[in-house]
Amino acid sequence: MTARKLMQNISVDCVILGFDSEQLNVILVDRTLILPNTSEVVFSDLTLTGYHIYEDEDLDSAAARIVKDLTGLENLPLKQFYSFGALDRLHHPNDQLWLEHCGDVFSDRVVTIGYYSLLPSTNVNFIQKGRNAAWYPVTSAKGLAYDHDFVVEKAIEHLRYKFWHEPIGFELLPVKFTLSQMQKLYEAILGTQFDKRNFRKKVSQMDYVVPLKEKQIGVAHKPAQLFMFSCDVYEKTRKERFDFFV
Amino acid sequence: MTARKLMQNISVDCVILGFDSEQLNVILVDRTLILPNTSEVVFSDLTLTGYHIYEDEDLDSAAARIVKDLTGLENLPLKQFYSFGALDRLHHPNDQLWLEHCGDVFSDRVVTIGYYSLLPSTNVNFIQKGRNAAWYPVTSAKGLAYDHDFVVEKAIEHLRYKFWHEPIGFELLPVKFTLSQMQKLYEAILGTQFDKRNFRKKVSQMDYVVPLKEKQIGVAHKPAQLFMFSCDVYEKTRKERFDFFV
DNA sequence: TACCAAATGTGTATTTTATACACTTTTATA
DNA sequence: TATAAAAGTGTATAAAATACACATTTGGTA
Repeated sequence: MTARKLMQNISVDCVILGFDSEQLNVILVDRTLILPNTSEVVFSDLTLTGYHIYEDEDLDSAAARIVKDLTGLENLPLKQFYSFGALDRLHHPNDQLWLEHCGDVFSDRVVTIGYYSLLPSTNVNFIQKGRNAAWYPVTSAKGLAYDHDFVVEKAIEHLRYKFWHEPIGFELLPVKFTLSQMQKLYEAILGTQFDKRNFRKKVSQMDYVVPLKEKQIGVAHKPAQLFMFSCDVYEKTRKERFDFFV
Repeated sequence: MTARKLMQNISVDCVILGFDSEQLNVILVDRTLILPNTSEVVFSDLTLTGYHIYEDEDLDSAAARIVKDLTGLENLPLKQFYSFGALDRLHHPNDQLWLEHCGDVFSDRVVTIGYYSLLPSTNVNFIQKGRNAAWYPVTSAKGLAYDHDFVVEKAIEHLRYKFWHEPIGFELLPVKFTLSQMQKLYEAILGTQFDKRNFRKKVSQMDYVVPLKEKQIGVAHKPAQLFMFSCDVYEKTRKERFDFFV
C-alpha cells in the first residue's frame, strides 16, 4: 500500500453519544503531550474522536476509519450534523503546542466536519491503540481540546431537535428494552416528565414499538415486558404532519 | 489590502431558494467556458452560487461574501445544511475543462460546505459582475455543474424536513401575505392539499401569525386580509412536543 | 414462609384538537 | 348591473391529549 496523503485543512470529528439508563455520555480520547527528551508531561486533556481525512477517502469513510482507529468500534451509524470553520478554533495555547509537537505539521486553519452517532453506552468494548478512549458524562465534558466543547454542544442541540421529531431514541437503548427505560431516556434527553399511563398509551399507538414475549430477568422486583423498535414498521407506517403549530 | 489566499480544498455552495406563489425557484449562475484565443464556446451550463473560501474568513462570512459577489444580494439569512466531499464530485468532463482553463488552478479534491437561504423570489434585484445569476424553477435545475444537482436535492430535502417542524415557510412569503398565499406555499412544498376552512382554523390558533388591518390592493376580486409572521411571538409561545408518534 | 421493597401495569372521565363538508360575500371589471 | 374570481365562514363527529391512584408481581430477607 502506497503512502496516503492527509489533507492539511480538512478533518472529521465524531461525537459518539451513549446512554447508560442514567445520563448521556460521550466518547473522548486522551491527549497528553509528553516532551520526547525529558518525558515531561506538558499537559493532558481530552478530544473528540477526530482526525484529518485522507486525500483519497470521502467524508463518511473518513469518519468510520477514525472512529475505528481510536476506539476499535465498527459499523456505528455515523451521521453528519454540522461543519466548523471558525478562524480561531485551533488557537488555544495547548492546541498550538500540540500541533507543534505532534509530528505531522498541519495548518492551523482546519475546517472540521462534525459527525454523531448514538448507541447504548453499556457493553462497549474499546480496542485502543496507544491513546485511551472512554465514556464521559456529557455534563463533565468541558475544557476539551480545540473547539470541541462547542462541537459537543452543537451535537446535543441537534440530538434534542431530532429527538422531538423522529424516533431516534431507540438507538440509545438496548435492542430489547422496557417501557420504563424508554420513558427515562426521553425524560433525560428532553428534560420533561411524562405521566406513566399516558406515555404508555402513546407508545401503544406506535406500531413500530413491538412487544416481545420476553420479560426482564435478574431484577429484584416484578420484571417488565421487553419491547423492540422495528425500523421496517416505522418506515411503512409513518405519517408526517405539521407540528410547529400552536 | 494585501492579497488574500484562497483555500485550495474548501468551498462553500449556497442554495438560494425562492417562491413566486407558484413554484420553488433557485438562483443559478451561468458557467460558460470560452477559449481565450479562438473565442470558441466550449460549453455553457449552470452552477450554484459557490466558490472557494479565503484562508482568513470563516464559513458563514465566506457564504455571505460569495453570494454578494455573484448576485449582489446582501443580508440573506444563510444557514449551513450539509457538507459534500465525494471523491468524484468534480470529475465530470466539463468540470475538469473548467478547472484547467479558469485561471486559478485548484485541486480536484474540494470539500464544499452547503448553505441555504429562503426568500420570496419576486422583487429580487440582481447586481451581477460579469457572470449572470437568475432564478430557475427547481424542477428544471438538472445537469448542473459539479455535484450541484445532488446539493440542490439535499437542500430541498432539508427544507421539507424543516417545513414540517418549524414555521420557516414565512421566509418564502412576502412580509405581508394572505392566508391563501400561505396555504398555496405549504401545499407546494409539502405536496399535500389542505381544506381551506381547517387550514384557517389552524392558523388562527397560531398567535404568531398576526392579522393586520390591511387588505390586498389591485386584485380583480374581493381583496384578502393581510397577515404577518411575528418571530417574537413565536419564540415566546412555542411549545415543543413529540410529533414522531403514530 | 410470610412479609417487605421495588417497580410494573392498568382505566375512565374530560378537554382539546382534527376532520369532513358547501354556501354566501365582496370586489373589480366588462 | 351582471359576471368572474377569490375570500370568508360554522357545525357535527371522531380522535387524541390530559389528569389522576391503586392493585399486582417478583426477589430478597427476616
